[in-house]
Amino acid sequence: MQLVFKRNSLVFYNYLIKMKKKCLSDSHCPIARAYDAIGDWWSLLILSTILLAGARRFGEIQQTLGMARNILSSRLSKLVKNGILIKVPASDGTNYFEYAATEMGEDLLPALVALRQWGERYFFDSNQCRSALVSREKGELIRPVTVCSKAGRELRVSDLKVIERDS
Amino acid sequence: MQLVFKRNSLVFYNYLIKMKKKCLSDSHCPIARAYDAIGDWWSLLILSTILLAGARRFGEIQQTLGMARNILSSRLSKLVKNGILIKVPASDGTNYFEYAATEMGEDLLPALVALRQWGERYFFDSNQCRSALVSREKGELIRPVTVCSKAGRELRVSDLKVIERDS
DNA sequence: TCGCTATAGTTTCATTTTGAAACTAGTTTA
DNA sequence: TAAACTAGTTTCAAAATGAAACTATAGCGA
Repeated sequence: MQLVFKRNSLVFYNYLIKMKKKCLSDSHCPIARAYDAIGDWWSLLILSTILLAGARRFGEIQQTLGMARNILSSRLSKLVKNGILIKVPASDGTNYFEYAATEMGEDLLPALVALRQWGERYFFDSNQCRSALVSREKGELIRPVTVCSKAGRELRVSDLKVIERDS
Repeated sequence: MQLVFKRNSLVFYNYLIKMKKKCLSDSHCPIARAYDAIGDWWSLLILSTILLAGARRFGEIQQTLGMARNILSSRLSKLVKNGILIKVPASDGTNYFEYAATEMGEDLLPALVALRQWGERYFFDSNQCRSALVSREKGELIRPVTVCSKAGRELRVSDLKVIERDS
C-alpha cells in the first residue's frame, strides 16, 4: 500500500519528519547507523585522543584538542551513554575520574588508523615533521590498512558492490 | 622563551585565536588534518554514497541521504575544492554533471569500510535485514579490516603508540 | 516552437548548535 | 585553612543547519 498525502497537510508533515528520522538511525546502511553513535567529528577526535594519544582526563583531552569545555562535556556524556567510553576512577589514586575506551570503542581502531594514514598520505610532505604511529614492541611503522577479500586479495572501489539483503 | 600575556588583552586574544587555528590544521596529528578536509560527517556520508552506493548525481545523493539541498551543495563544493571529488559531465549523455571520487577520495575506502564494519557489528542483530558490502567478482563478504604490523601480525590498541618525530 | 517538467542549485529566514567566558562545586596541595 | 586545581555547568552571542521558496537552465512531448 502506498501512502498518498496532500502536501502541506499536518499528516504529510509529520510523515516526512518520521521518515527523516528513520532515514539515518533506522537505515539499513551501517555507516549511517554508526553516524548516530559517533555523532560528529569531535567524538572521533576525542576517541582518537584517548586511544592513540593516551589522554584520559577531562582537562588533558580538552587541552590536547583545544575544544570548548561544554562541548567536550556533552560529547563525553554521549560517548559514555552509547557505550563507546566508560568513566572510571582516576589511575593516579586521586578522587577524580578518567575516561577509557570500552571494547566497542577500541574496535574503532581500524577506522581511526585508516583515517590517520589517509591524512598522512595527503596532508604531509614526505619529510615533514609529524607524529607517527608505531608498534610498541619494535617501534616500527605499521602496514597500511587495506580492504581485502576472503582470499586476502586487496580490493579497490571497483571490486566492491553493496547488496540489499532480506534476511 | 615563554610568552606571557595579560588576560583580556587583545594580544592575548589574538594569540589564542592563532593557536586554536594552528591546533587542528597545522597539527602534527594526521587525523586532525584529515578533519579539515572531510570537515564533517555529512562529507563522509556523501563520499560513502558515491563510492559504495553508486549515486553520482546531485539529486540522487540528496534523496539517498535525505539532507538539505543547500548543505549538500556546500559540502560538494568543499569536497571538490579539496580534491576529494571531481565534477564531470553526466555519463548518460545529458548536459548535466555528476560527481565522482578522485584517487584521493577513493583512498578513503579503508576508513569507510572499517567504519561500516563497526556499524554492522554493533548496530545490527546478527540476522537483521541490512545492506551488505560484497566483492563484485564472487559476491562474497569481505574480510574485517584490521591494523597490522609490518610482519602481518594483527595489532590492538595496547600494541600501538604515537611518537613525535623531528624529521 | 511552446509549454511543462526535471535538475541543480541559491536565497531567505527560523531554529539549533557551537564556543568563549564566567561561574560553581568538589579536591588537592602548600 | 587558604590557594590552586579539576571538572564540569550556565549564559549568551555567533555560526551552522535545514526547510521552503525561488531561480535558471536542460530535457521532453505535442
